[in-house]
Amino acid sequence: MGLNLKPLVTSNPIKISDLNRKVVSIDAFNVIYQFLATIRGPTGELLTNNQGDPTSHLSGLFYRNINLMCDGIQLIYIFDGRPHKLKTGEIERRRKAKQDATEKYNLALQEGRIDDAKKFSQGTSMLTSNIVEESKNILSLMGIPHITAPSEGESTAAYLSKQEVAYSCVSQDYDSILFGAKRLIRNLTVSGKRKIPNRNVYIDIEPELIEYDQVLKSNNLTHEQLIDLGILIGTDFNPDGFSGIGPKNALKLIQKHKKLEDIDKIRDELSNTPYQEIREIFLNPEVIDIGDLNLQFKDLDKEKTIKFLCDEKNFSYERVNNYIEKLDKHILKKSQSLDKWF
DNA sequence: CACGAGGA
DNA sequence: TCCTCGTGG
Repeated sequence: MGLNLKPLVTSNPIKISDLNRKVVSIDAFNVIYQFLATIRGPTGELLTNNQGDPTSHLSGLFYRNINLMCDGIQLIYIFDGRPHKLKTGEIERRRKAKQDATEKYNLALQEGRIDDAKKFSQGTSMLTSNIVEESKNILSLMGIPHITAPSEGESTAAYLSKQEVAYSCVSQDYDSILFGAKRLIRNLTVSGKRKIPNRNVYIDIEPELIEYDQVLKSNNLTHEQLIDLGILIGTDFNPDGFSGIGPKNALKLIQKHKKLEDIDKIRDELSNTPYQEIREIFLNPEVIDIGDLNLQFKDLDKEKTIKFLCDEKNFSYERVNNYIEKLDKHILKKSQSLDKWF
């Protein structure tokens, strides 16, 4: 899994309304995976159109984006580009986990264990190129800008936040903090509903803000030390981390020894870890050139959105139309309240 | 995950 | 108006 910084960060609860008129850069693969994992039918099957093509990602993106836009939040989606070569181990690990989940899912389905089927289905999602292209398409139709990063999406998202093109990153993972993002928002949903992994139970979770400065200050670390700490716990580029070292332990070690090279008890493991290269990935990642950026927040194209979702993907016309009209009303209200100032 | 109908 | 629950595609 991703880097587990949770025990070391202070999370500040925020309200959706705090983000009014702010730009946030969303880790596209992260949210699309969530939608594919959770937006499923009774036996764990993906929602599809009548051709059998998956539509769960489109449902999630359409409804959530409109909700967030109604709250005045400006969205930019960041897609992953080519993964770094050190990520191949992690990619292989995920592929195996997916295969394993798929086998368990099929078996549960075969044996009629519906709850198990639904549970295992969550881990089977494949982000196909079709799903990626369709996701980019619905974003364009909704007037939401998207960027395909040269490498990791998280690093480009972090860069936008560092350069204050965006107020904050949005992701469930903590990697963007290691990439130097000024802020990270987790649990950015409107309904506040989130599934507990492995259980068919939902609890209320509110959005939370994590601040880079606060993470460094509260743990008394520099950026370089935070990266070393991440490497100890395990990043996408060394997913296993170091044996017997979790977040708390890693923090103690870094606070005491300041850097990886000075921790005696990991010397052997360290010699088998490309830690200098991993440091470089986080400190000097390959990112987009801000000058090349063309971020235009446009109006939703009502006709084309309905054509795509309803005609091509068999969404309910009534629901889609209602939602677009809801967005129209919010935009109208906003421009009226703005008029009062002038 | 999120909608929306229906009951409290 | 809030919450639960079945359904969406």
